[in-house]
Amino acid sequence: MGSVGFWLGTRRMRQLRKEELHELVTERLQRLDRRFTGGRRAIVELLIDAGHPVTIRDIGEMRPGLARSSVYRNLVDLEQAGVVRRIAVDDEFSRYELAEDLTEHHHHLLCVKCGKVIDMASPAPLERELDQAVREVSKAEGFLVASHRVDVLGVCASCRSAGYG
Amino acid sequence: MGSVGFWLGTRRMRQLRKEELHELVTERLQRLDRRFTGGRRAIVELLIDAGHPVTIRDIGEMRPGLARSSVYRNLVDLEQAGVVRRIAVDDEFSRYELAEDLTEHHHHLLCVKCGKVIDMASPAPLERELDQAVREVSKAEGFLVASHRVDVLGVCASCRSAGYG
DNA sequence: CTACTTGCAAATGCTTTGCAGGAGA
DNA sequence: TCTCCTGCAAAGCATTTGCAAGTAG
Repeated sequence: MGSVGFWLGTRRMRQLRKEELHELVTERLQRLDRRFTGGRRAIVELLIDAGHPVTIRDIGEMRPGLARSSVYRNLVDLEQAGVVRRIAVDDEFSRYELAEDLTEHHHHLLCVKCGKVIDMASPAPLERELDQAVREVSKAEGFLVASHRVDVLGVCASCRSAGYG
Repeated sequence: MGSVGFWLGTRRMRQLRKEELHELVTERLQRLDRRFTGGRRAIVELLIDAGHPVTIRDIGEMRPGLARSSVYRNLVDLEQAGVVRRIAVDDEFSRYELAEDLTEHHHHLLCVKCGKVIDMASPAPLERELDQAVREVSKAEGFLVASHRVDVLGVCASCRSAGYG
């Protein structure tokens, strides 16, 4: 709801009803001879509900029924199927979120104190600049560009009020 | 050397002679009651010479004399002293580079096939957009912005000629 | 029925730590 | 000489894998 082009916090789901999403996920998994089982469904639902990147630990706590090893294996499969995306935050554990084409292109605010990750939309002017810059690079370097990401590092509101920064 | 604002590959050192750099590093370590020992010197020199982010493995191979554990410990100290910076690349190991205030503000091209990281300067218009966007965010969220980073994901020239995408 | 899945436990591999001897100032 | 540093080996810990039983289609 940023006034000038940004919106923050829980990301809105692209106009996909849950049934459509499930159909889509099922299809993507089937391409790899994988099934949309209960465990995988639980993970996808959790990611939808969370609306922001979550850690394996988060998943374990919110879905105690699932074995850790299955969560790991499922995330690998879901990532290969293009359903989820793994993101790296410095010195933290891996975090996962739904793939961008199931939600919307966005970037992240990273709290360097507590590790929280907040979603953030990207203003069109910024994206235009990025695309142009990226185009130049691909030409100059022979680098085939697939995507980009922007992370803003800082201290989140709750850590600030807790005495930091 | 990019023709339109980007330059690629080995980053140029800010106008700091090696002596100055050593002085600076020594001073920053001293603030933490740490010494600029041979092992730490070796790591810093290696990072200067590399001119791009390196992994712990790289360091181990290029400086076989240093014990792994010392490399880890030294990198922690050097990072705390603000001499090096740790960067996260998806599913890869940690990589380290010299802190930006010892070099120049820049971003990264990440090869998703081989994990290579290529330094890339950022055009002024892009930085302006980023700064503006970032300013909005900080206001809207109560998020205290410290810095930002941009990663471009894709396939590097050598992986492309090796048969990928 | 035939593959894919799961849970459990063991293994893997990067990273961290304890400790005793070595080195910087 | 008082700390900090280093190497070695052992410990930690997130992640991966082997295997036998469960389950989707």
